[in-house]
Amino acid sequence: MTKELEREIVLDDYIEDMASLFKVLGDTTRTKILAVLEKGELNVTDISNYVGLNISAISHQLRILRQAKLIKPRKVGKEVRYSLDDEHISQIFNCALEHVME
Amino acid sequence: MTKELEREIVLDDYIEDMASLFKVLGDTTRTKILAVLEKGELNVTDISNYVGLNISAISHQLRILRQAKLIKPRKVGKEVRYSLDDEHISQIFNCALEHVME
DNA sequence: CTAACACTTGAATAATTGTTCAAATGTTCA
DNA sequence: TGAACATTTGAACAATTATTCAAGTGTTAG
Repeated sequence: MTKELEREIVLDDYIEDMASLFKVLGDTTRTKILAVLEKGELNVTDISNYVGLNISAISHQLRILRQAKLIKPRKVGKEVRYSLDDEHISQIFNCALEHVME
Repeated sequence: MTKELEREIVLDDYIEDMASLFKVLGDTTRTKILAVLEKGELNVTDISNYVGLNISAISHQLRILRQAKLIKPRKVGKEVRYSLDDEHISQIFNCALEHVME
């Protein structure tokens, strides 16, 4: 079986999952969160300040990113610190950057 | 200026555009269209048959993909044939595949 | 214990979005 | 010219979604 045909079949099987992933990435608040977490681990209040949106809104979006396994939480005292949970995110961002920068 | 800092600044400037791109990719119908166009140029009726959605719905989605400069049309008689307009799409799909396949 | 802090949750609202249907445009060919 | 085909367009509808607000949980320190 050729590599192209193999990928084609795989692609068909995972199209729904891929669309779900892109859907999660397709929101300004969530991409901002991911971009700021690329620099390192941060707690919810700091993320809120960086992104410029109230803590509740951020927390809602963090849940979506958690469910998509794009970030992971770590409890430290009364804080919850988040960090990226996937090494592919930076890679996907790079591909997307190349497209939008033309 | 370090390469990391440079990318960081660029990333900040293009976050909204990146989110827009991901938003376009974040729909099953549109990812299916792109996946089938990866195999080669197709007219609207054929795309409609592959994706399994009526021609009107497909045409609406093709407009969105056109506006995002992800596909390009070519008139041939009374048909309009579409093909991918961006070499990065396959690359982005590969990154996303790696993530969803775990 | 209780006050203060950090975060999460649920309901409510407004806005956006994908699909369908019907009608319109444009092209070919008899 | 007119019928047949290919595609686009606009309005309408239901469904999804991001944000806000208010109330809740849990943890720390006085």
